Amino acid sequence: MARNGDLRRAILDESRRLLLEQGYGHVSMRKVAAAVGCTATSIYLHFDSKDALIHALIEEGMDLLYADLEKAAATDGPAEVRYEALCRAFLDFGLGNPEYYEIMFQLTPREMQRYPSEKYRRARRNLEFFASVMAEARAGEPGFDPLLASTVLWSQLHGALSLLHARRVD
Amino acid sequence: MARNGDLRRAILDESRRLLLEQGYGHVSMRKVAAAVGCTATSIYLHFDSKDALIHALIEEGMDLLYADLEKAAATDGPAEVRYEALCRAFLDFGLGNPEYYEIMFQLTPREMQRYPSEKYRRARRNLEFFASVMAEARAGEPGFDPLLASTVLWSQLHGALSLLHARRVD
DNA sequence: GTGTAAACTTTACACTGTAAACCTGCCGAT
DNA sequence: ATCGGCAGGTTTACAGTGTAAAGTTTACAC
Repeated sequence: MARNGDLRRAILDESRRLLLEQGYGHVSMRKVAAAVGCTATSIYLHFDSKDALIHALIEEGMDLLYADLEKAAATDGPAEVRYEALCRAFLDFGLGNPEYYEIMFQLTPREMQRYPSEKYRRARRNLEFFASVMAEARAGEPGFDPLLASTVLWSQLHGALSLLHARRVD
Repeated sequence: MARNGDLRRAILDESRRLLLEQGYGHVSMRKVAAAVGCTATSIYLHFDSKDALIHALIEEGMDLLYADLEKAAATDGPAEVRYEALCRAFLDFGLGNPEYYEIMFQLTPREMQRYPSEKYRRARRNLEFFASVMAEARAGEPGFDPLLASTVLWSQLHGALSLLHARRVD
């Protein structure tokens, strides 16, 4: 079918639409293909596997999250305030985009090949951004390790989001 | 096939074995049936659906966790020590039984019908146990809400486990 | 014009959960 | 003794999944 332009782009857009509207479980090669006007196997010309397709969506999500975090930290004011805004932004992202959040942080390697390490850059950028703002907010504390601290904080925030999503807590 | 005794029990045992050895994604009705010596559809005589089967496994997991927590808290010593042992036991359970942990706390209602609320008793028992030990350890702090505090703690622990399982952190 | 490479389709395989219909042996009532 | 019904099982079938393999079309280079 003549996809005047980028079929790859169209596949990505449709996959994202399906993901956001119906959730990860409803993103199927055949559904995406039907909506985009090609056959399921054509998708394999542009993505190695379904996992690779999802990985691409994950990267989009990471960028989206990064944009949110940047905006939140851009408000001026004392570092503590910006730091709190950052946390709030992360939580808001998770609550507002549960489907994105799920594929970004929740899918285990058992359900999907491990998010390839060379693509971690985009994911780590978010963590490092956290760390940089924390470092500013809590500078001077002796023996303070920003990357460690932000990992701990991240765990905390993620834990809350994860339990909320899984409806294990209210 | 003459299952001299409880086919239901055999199905559960085999499902658990498959879960623990191969992970959630490999628990299929046909595999369970084959290993147990019946047909896939026979399972439906004992469980309403695959979800119901998994729910039963979740309950087993909750009981297992509860036993671990109880044992950890049974060591005598100051409340703070027992409280720490409790956290460690929870983490150990999560790290040692990732597959159990996954179905117990990670499966979202999108992948599986919501864990039915009448079965929450077993899950909540674990949380309440946490709360009771915490209450002891931090009695006297003004305005201290054990259930809230243990929920927060639980989020923290769960966050770390979840990120470890998903290999998003090291 | 011929060769070649890319994009796409057709077909097929081995799975998945589960609904519907059927069979079979047992138990209690007539 | 025979019938009814029922619990526990099987067979068959349907609609869906990811994806491998082979065939087809299109476009561009020499």
